[in-house]
Amino acid sequence: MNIISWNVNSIRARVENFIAVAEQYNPDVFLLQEIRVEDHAFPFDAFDSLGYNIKIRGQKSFNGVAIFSKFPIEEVDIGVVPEEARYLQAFTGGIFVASVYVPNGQEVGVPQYFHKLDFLEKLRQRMAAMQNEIFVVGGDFNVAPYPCDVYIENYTDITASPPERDAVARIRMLNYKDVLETCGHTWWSYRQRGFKPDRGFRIDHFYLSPKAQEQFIDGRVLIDVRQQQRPSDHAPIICRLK
DNA sequence: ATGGCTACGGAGCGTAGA
Repeated sequence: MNIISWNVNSIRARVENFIAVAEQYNPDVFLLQEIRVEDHAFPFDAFDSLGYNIKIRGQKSFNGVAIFSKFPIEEVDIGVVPEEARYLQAFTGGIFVASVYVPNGQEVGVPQYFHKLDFLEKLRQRMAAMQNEIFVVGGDFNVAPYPCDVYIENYTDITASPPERDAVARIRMLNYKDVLETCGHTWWSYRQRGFKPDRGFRIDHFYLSPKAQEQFIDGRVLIDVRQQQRPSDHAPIICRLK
């Protein structure tokens, strides 16, 4: 079972990029974030030839999450904060998966920042309720948990502030494992005059419940995808399970 | 450099991203 999580930054702008990744890596499951489209305008037809079942939770302009799976997608749940399209959970291929897009929070101290912390706490509660299942949570957490996850020395601003890091530490304390620790950055700003591998953040994560950890083989960042034509600012991350 | 770039909505340029 191979799972890719990817913040595509608009699925309509990334159709060609997505198909290229699907054909190269052929994962069983995709967890997508920032599809940035309402359900009625999702380009389902573009993906017909890839053979995925697709469930989406869209929203106008911003946010939006999706699950693609070669297995039936059951028990779909938009949980956590249902008024925003930032969470989609389902049972597929014998395991539970969730695609998560945590709010970015804009800057430390503003209302959006406290909303982000509140979202992370609600997410933690959901993950606590699910912790005895085989559960793989993948997504854009918009938090860089450790100093090595940010290219700027001693950076503790948005994504790396102590309350944000504490919020993901509480998720780890449930015995979920952040399986791509030390695997390198996953996001690089567009505003860098081109992609620079050393100027990124590791903000896209896979968290595995204890039973999912028993099936874990390996994972990595698909860094080459960040060098596509017209790329997303995030690279996909891949997780292989037995 | 309080910016740098990209996408959306909607037809300007404001907003969001992190």
